[in-house]
Amino acid sequence: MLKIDNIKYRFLDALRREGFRVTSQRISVMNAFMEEKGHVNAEDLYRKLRKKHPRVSHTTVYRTLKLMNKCDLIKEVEFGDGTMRYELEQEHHDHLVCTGCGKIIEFLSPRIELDQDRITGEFDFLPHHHRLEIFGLCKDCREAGSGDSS
Amino acid sequence: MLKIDNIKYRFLDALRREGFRVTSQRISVMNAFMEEKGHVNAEDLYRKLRKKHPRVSHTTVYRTLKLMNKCDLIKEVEFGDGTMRYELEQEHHDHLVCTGCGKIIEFLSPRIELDQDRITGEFDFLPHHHRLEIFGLCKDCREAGSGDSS
DNA sequence: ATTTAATTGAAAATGAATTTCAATATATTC
DNA sequence: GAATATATTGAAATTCATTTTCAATTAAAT
Repeated sequence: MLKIDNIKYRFLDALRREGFRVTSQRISVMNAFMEEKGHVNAEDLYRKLRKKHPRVSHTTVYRTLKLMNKCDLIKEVEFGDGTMRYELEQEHHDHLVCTGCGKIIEFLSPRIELDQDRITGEFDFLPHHHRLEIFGLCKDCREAGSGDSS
Repeated sequence: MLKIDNIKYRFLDALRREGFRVTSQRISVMNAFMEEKGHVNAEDLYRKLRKKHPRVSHTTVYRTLKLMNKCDLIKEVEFGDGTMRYELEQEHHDHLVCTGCGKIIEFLSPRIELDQDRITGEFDFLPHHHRLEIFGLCKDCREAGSGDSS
């Protein structure tokens, strides 16, 4: 709960600091987002949110996620399914994406991070950020025999 | 030229083998694609193609790129600009993406590839494919003083 | 309480990509 | 080489995620 309250505080604070208004819709979207495991997209979040708060519109969910992103609370990620997903802005990590069940596993490899520095140096390239996604089948999906039917 | 002719041969061959028809439009799209450096999207390719071959439609460019992809001649990649880009199917590599000028540099790090195997093993995850993109500024853009104006 | 300016929701607009369908063109058969 | 069957095409319509528009609403400053 401490973490959630911290996020909530940071959001309210950022809103006020930047001259944005604190509205019930923004609070609702933020709360709904915090109840998710992460990697949600706007449409899914809207569908869940509307059950409890039917007065928050589609548009506002999109707008609030963008705003939370601008406030550096959440980060945009996309795994090639054509939707923008959002996850908590936290320490950097990469993803294993299960193409069977959609499960996302976060990982971090210091060795890979270091080697990226070596490579960008080699090309005289100044890195800003990166993304690494490994697509495949998680243990559960393999055991369930769910192959990728391409 | 050998490489291009080889691709052309492989495409025609794949078409016939699968019962698809060899049409002038498909040839035009393929030739136009081969004239690009790679990492083109359908819309850009269509715009360039229509100058020489105004009879090839928008729709057909999209369809032919999908078809070439199905024939394992080209690969779909996307760098987060909302469009699907295509590159020659060749040995696996990752990308440096310059956010200044859009330049794409291909690289391969055996060390990173190996470490990915270690990681997927750790999570009991069966990898199918992966993508690694490092975004930043290339040498030219840094020298031109083109910062990222976010 | 009044004012003013940001925010909202509904609907329209956008942009990339796909689908529909009648017209056309390619292979195949005779 | 013509006739036939059917794959392909182009134009327009459709989809889907997302953004924009704009009048009505509401938060915050006065």
